[in-house]
Amino acid sequence: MNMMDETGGRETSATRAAYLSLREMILVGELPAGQKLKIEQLRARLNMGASPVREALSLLTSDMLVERIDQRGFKAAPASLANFEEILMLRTTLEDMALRKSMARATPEWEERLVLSHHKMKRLAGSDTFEDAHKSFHMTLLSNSDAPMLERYCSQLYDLNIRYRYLAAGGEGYQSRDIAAEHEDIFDAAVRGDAEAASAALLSHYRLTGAYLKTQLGGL
Amino acid sequence: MNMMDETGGRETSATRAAYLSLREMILVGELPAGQKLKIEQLRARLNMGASPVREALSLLTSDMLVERIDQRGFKAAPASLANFEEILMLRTTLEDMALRKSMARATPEWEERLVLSHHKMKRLAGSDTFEDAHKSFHMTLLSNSDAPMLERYCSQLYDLNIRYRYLAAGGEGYQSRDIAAEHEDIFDAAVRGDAEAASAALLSHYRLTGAYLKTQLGGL
DNA sequence: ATGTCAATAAATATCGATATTTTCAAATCT
DNA sequence: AGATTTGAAAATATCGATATTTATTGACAT
Repeated sequence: MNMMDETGGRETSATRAAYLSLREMILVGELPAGQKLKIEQLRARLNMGASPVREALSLLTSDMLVERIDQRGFKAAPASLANFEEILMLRTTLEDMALRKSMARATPEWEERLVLSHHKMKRLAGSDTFEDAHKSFHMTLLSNSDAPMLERYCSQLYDLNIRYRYLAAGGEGYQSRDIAAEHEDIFDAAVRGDAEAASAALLSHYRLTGAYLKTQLGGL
Repeated sequence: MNMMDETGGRETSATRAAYLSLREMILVGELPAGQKLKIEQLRARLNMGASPVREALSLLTSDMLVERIDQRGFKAAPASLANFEEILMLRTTLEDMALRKSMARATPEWEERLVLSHHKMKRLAGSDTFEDAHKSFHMTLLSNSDAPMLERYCSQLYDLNIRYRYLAAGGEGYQSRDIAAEHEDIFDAAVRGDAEAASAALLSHYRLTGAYLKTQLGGL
């Protein structure tokens, strides 16, 4: 039996599809923090066998979005104020490091990618794909660091933080500050090659967002 | 059919057994860096089905000891001088942070665990379980940081570094310096509560080891 | 000889069917 | 009544069998 999926399009692998779906569901809170993740349920929901689901959950363990308890299945990683604060702390430390490394090795090619991703982010403000563009901008800032593990950590921590944004306000309501101006500051300093200013702007951006989110996270 | 294993002992789960075996095999170089990891081979070698092997490999992806290429299987993470240097950089940064946090919250209970793990490590010098005791000592130093993700990163990075020790000299030959004295310095400063001294001693320990290893890693 | 393409072989990915373990609740004993 | 044991019921973990995909080999045309 060949798997001429819905739209006739050829997907990659079932495991990858499951990984992406489950990741998204956890990030936006569709699968709430701390909830037990039952294979049978997910299997039915995603319309595939148990093997790809198990494997996807194992992979999500890497990202600290899922916890695995031997012999007792999986659950969505719990959320807590302490966890949020630890993420913020690690993020500021590691992104600062990565940004400085990135800038120290600045090339025209990197600057061009930065200009492009900044432009796309501005253009997509308000759109439902803004989230992706926003992450892309931040990761592009770090992408020239020549330290792949460091970048991986930053990407992981970025994702973990997304979840708290949704927890705080269902994904909305964080446009209250002038985020665009903050991004502009980071971007300008980065292109200008002023590492101190870029770092200060980036950290300030994260700390302001962090402080705001903390006020919204009463239920933790 | 019940699985009355060899010694009649009841293990935990096949997945966990596979995870531990494969992890060890990669760390000591029995499965060389960069090598393709074929399910069928490993399945036969570990005497179990394909599912636990696949799941264990997925979990090892978390630890950055295995790479997964969609639709194309798994391979042991490649080793390189650049990777070694990145590990060293991240390790010094993160362990420094964790050690300071740990010490800032020092309690008698933590000090006691530290004394104990230091004692055990000294006692096991030369033994084949020294490696475990050594890791245990270093992790105990950090274990009071109240930052679980940070500790997890440190533990991961520690393991990744082990592999380079084996690559450098088959696991031997790194006793040439007076390692015991270096550990003693770290330990004394930590118990004394002198964070600056402890941090300096710890970083020096890692940098000396790192510099030594680098001389031995010609083949990368 | 050399590069392309088809046929074959090998390996991965996935499913469906069980065996094992854990969980939960009712029944039993003190 | 309260604690403990026992037995379904549910869920996880694992196996063995296929389907799918990727890698390899050898024929064929240039």
